[in-house]
Amino acid sequence: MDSRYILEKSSVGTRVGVGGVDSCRAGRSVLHDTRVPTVEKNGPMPVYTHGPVLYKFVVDVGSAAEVNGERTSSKGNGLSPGGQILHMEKTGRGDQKDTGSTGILKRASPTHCPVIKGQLQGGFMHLDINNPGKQAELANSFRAAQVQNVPPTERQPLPSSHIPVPRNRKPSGHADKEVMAAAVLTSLSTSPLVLYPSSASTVPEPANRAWKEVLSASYSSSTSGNWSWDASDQSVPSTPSPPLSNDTNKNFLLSSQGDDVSEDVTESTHFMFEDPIPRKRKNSMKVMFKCLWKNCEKVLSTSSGIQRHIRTVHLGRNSDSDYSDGEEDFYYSEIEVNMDSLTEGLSSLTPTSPTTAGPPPVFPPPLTDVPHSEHINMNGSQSHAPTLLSQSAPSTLCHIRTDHAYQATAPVSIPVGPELAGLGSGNGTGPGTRTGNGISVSWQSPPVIFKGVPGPVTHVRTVSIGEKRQPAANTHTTVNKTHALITPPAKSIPGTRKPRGEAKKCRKVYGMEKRDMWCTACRWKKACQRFTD
DNA sequence: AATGCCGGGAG
DNA sequence: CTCCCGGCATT
Repeated sequence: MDSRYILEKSSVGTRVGVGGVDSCRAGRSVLHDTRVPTVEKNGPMPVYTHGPVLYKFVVDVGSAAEVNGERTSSKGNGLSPGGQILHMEKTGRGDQKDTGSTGILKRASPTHCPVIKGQLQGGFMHLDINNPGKQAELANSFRAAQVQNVPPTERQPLPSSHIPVPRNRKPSGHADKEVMAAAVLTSLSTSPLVLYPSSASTVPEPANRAWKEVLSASYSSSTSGNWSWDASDQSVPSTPSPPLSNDTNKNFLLSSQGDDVSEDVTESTHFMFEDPIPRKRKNSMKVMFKCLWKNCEKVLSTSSGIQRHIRTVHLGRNSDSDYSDGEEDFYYSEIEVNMDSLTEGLSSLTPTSPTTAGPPPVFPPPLTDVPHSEHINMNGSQSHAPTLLSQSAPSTLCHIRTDHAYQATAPVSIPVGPELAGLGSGNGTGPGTRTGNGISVSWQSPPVIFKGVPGPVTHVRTVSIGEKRQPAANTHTTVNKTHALITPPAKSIPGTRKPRGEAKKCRKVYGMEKRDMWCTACRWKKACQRFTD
C-alpha cells in the first residue's frame, strides 16, 4: 500500500531503483529513465524499498531540516503515520517548485528524468551503484546537488569518472546512512588520488596513471573507469607478488601448468587468504582479460598476466622487469566468463584444486586490503577495471567455500601428509571435543583420514564421528589403515569387533551416578571420546 | 554381571 | 543432527 503510494508520488524514485537492479544484470544499460512506466509495473517491492530512501534523501538534501529530524527514524512505513509522510511530500513538492530540491533535480538529470521530483536524488544513489555507464553523469549531477547542500568544506571541484557506492545498499537506510553515503560520494568524487593510495596499497603507481585508466575506460565499453574501485578491490601488482607467505600454497599448487593458469591459481589463493570472511558476491562470472592488440586474441585470467603479455609480446619490453608504466592498460579489455565452466576446466587440470583454491584449511591470516575492497567495491560483476589492480574476478573464484577447498584438498594430500592429519587431530583430539565440534571436514572425510593418518588421531576422529570404529589398539591402527584400503568390507562384517579398549571409560571413571559427567559418546552408548585407548 | 559401543530409531 | 537405547561382544 504505502509503497504504491510512494510510487505514485515518486515515479522517478521507483524507476531508479528498478533500473539499478536491472543494471546489475544488464551491466550497462544507459537509459533507465525512459522506462519509468515499466518499472512501475514491476511491482511494489522495488518501489517500496526505494521509495523511502528517496524520500529521505530529499529531506536531507531538501530544505526541511525539521522534517529531517522526525523522518530519520520512520522508515518503510513512514507513510502510514500519515502526518509525517504527507508532510514530507508536501515539503518536497513545495521545495521543488521553488527551492533547493527542485533546482537540484533539474540540474541533476534533466536529460535522464523527464519526471521531476525530489525523490530523484535517492534514485541517483542507486543508479550510481549499479550502473557504471551512467555513473559519471549521475555522479556529476549528484555532486552538483551536493554542492548546494554540503558545507563548503566538503565541496571540491574534482570530477571523477564515477562514484563508487556499495551496491545493494539497503534502501531503507536511515538518514545517517544516507548522509554517510553522500559524504562518501563527495569525498570520493573529490579526490580519487587520495583514495588511491590507501585502497591500492599494493601498487604504488604514478598518479597520472589514474588518468590513463580513465582514458582506457573510455575506449572499452566494458570499463567504466573504475580505477579507484578496482584498485581497492584486491590487487596484484604487475608483478605477481603473493602477500601470502604460505608455503602451503606452493604445496597445494602443483604448479605444472601454464603460466597463466598457475598464476591465476596463485592469485585466487591469495585472495582467499586475504579474505577470511565469506563474501556474498558469489557470481559465477569471472573476469578475463583479453588482449586487444590487433590480431592478438590472447585471453588471460589476470590483468597482470595480460599486462605482462602485452608488455613482452607487443611492447617488446623485458618480461622479467616488473616495470610497468601502465601502458599495457590500453591494450586489453576485460571480458566476463562463466565461472562454472572455467572452474571445471581448472579442476580438470588440477585435481588438487578443483575449486581453484587448493590451499589448505589453514586459516587465513586476515589481510589488509580486504576491508577496503569490501567497502568500496560494488560488486564482482561490476568491477571492470582496466587496471592490473582488478583481480577481483579471480578472487571470486576463490570464494568458493573454504570448507570445500579443504575437502577437496584433503584427499590429495592425505597420502602424503601427516601434517594434515595433525591438523585434523587438532579438531577432534580434545577430550572436550565432541560431536559438537564444528570442523565438518574432519568428520566428513574420515575415509581420507584412515588412509593417511597415524593412529591416535584417526582414532579420535573415528570415534567422535560415531563411525564404525575399530577397537584395534594403537599399534594396529596403522596397519588397519593400510588394510582399510584393501579390505574395507571387513568393517561391515558383523563378527569383527575390535577388542575393547583398556582405558577406563567414562562409565567406569565416573560411575553411573555421575552420568552427566560422561562424555556424550558414552552417554549415548557410543565409543568413548574422552578416554581413547 | 559389568562394560563398551555398534546399529538403529525417534524427534 | 542429537539423543537414546536394544543388544551383542568383551572383560
